[in-house]
Amino acid sequence: MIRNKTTEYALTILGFMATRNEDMYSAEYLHKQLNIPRRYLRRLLTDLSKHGFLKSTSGRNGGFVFARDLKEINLALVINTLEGYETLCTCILGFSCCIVDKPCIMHDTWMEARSKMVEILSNTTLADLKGKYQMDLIKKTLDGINTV
Amino acid sequence: MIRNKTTEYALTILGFMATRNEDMYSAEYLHKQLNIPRRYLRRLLTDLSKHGFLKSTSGRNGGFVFARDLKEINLALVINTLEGYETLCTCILGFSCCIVDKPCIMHDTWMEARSKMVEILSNTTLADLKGKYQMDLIKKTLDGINTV
DNA sequence: ATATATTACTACCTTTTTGTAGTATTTATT
DNA sequence: AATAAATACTACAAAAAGGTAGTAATATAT
Repeated sequence: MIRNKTTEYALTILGFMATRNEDMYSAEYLHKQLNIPRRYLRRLLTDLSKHGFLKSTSGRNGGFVFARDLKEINLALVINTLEGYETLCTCILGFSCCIVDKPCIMHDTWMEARSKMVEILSNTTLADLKGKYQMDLIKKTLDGINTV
Repeated sequence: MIRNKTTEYALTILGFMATRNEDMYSAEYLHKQLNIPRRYLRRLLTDLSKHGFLKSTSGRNGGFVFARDLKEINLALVINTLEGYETLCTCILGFSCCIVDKPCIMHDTWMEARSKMVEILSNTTLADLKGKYQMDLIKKTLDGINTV
């Protein structure tokens, strides 16, 4: 479950983009904002485009925008796409043979924790993040008004 | 959270040992039972001894036994010991600056899933696994009696 | 004593992941 | 047309993780 830095990067990028309101995000801009290594970030952005999360436009003033509605991208999907389907549903003891029919001793216990996690990740879309972020902004602004 | 195969191996080994009743477990025996690469397994067993989970005896008839009571070893401890303390409590977006005071947009949501997981892992000791395993055995035996 | 079965140590090799470099391509601006 | 600011592609380099090999040390059995 999020074994890779790459997946973390992807969530960072998509989360960031989802919560701002730019028309277009260039790799250079994202690099400066997020501190992800320039070249690696570019490759990852291309990957995210190939996977259908983003849409790229080349040339001057080019960059990346979302290819789909934010509501359609949930966090579990991002993780699954980048790490392969299994990462979110592996046996905690690492037994490849641990399945419902033939569970390992940890199966039920671990399943409970895992399900909770997967549920939350599947139910959180980028649109939700955007909503949350904007609420936070409003709250901060109101606090500012009250205290000043 | 369980980023490494090594951690998986460790849980497999300790879980296996906890649920059987041998006096002593040699690396060779564990290798045959668990299919973990021979040489790597040995190194890991030595590591687990250094970390105070196991106690080793050299020489003929040597091997490994638990160094502490099974009740004192919970799964979160194993994971923390092998992967470093942070693995179980990292920000899902990978922000090192994401803390309670300055949470990322996913902080609360992710915290909820993570806490559930950590709770379960911390509350499950090797002794619990042993108990579960023996219950399973008894159940299977009874089933056998009933069906035969 | 010697042989055997075990762990311990150290160094190395392989694979995967992360990160970099160079060059080509695309497109808006001037 | 030239320039500049972008992405795309391919290959390579570095670091981390996973795995192997050789040899030394230890203790039991014969």
